[in-house]
Amino acid sequence: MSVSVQSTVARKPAGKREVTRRRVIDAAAAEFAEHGYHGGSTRGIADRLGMKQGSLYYHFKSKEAALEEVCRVGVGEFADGLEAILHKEQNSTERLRAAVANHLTPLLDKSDYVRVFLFERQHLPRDQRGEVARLSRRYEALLRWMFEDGITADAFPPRLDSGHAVLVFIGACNMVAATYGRPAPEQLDELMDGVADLLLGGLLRR
Amino acid sequence: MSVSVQSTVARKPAGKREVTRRRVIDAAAAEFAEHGYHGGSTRGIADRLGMKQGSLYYHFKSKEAALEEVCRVGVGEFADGLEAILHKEQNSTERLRAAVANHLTPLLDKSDYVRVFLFERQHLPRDQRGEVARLSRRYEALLRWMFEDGITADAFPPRLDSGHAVLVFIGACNMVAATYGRPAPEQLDELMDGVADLLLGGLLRR
DNA sequence: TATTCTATCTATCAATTGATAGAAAATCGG
DNA sequence: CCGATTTTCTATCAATTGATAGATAGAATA
Repeated sequence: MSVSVQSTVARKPAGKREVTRRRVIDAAAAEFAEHGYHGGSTRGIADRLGMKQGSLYYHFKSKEAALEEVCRVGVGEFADGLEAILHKEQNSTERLRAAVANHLTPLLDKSDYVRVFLFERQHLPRDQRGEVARLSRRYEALLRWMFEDGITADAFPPRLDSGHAVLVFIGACNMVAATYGRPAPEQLDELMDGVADLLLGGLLRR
Repeated sequence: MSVSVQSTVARKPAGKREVTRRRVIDAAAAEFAEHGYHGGSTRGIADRLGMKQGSLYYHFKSKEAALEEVCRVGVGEFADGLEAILHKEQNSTERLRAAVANHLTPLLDKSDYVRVFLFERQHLPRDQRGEVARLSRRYEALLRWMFEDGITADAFPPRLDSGHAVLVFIGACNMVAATYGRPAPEQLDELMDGVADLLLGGLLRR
């Protein structure tokens, strides 16, 4: 996290507006990740910034708008990364390994955002869920396509149900997110390999 | 749900105290499942019962106590059922199938309880999380034992990491819970088979 | 019937919440 | 240094919240 902030500052010393806004959203992500959306308060967010509660409303227009933005960043990681992988990598096995890595990597420096997206997005009002829902549907569609292509390519069995596969894939990855808050990098590598191996090979001895 | 209430009433016409208390906790489970713990209100619970908000406190001493009880019921299903399975069934494959069924079946008639346990237990204060945490640790320990015994029995590969297996198992099952609120029985059967097949056989063609 | 117990209601409380408006301060361009 | 713009602070608001206390009605008991 410190790295990305540092580089942003260094790259554009005058983007002060955007930098502060990012700090505010970071704090909102941390607050919501710790206490949930309804459990977290705007005063809690302000405290994390050494700011006064009322000042926040210069940066976002409502608590809900802040949640929306945190969720959007949280889900944004997934779809774009996966699309790139599907274009670059052609081997089904390697694709899946890369997809697991793509899903788990944000835990390193965007843990709060991802967790808020996973657990708090349901509290977005219908009419504000649009963009977030669109992004997560696209992610699921890309995953489904990956599995179906794997069947076509004869890497996965013809009777594989891609819907179930998507479910198990996302569930397994998210359980890692829920269990390990902000894993150490080596631990994360081991987790990625372990989960990918398990998904690919299954439990039964071959 | 109407069935279980009916039978309870018929079986014990005089257990009025317990029946009402169950109705109250049911309403709390529904409220928390829909809005989350912090998002739900005691007035919301009372409305579901056609009761006045203040009257609830005759049945539980605080909102937190209600959450604790909902979570305890929600997790209670899992461990006991799994222990019975491990005693009865000896074949590792059948054990796993039964374990998946055991995890998913409560979704049919205890959906609210299970979902509250899954998503809201984190909002229990440390000092009240005791019993709930104990039950879920026991469940995880039983699962781990199941996988390790499968390795010993030569059904699962020796290099299988039981910790990862527990993670993937729970994650996959919970994703079903999160995705399908209260599935139709046939749909649930298909989901149980699909998830179990996938966990056992993995993605790769054999 | 008189009395005790059970369950609910009424009314109210202090605390916290998200949000707004206007003053004040800080920053920046010239 | 000045004026303008950007950012933060102060003070306040109405609404909602969980919780409590005492009144009340009905059921059980004696």
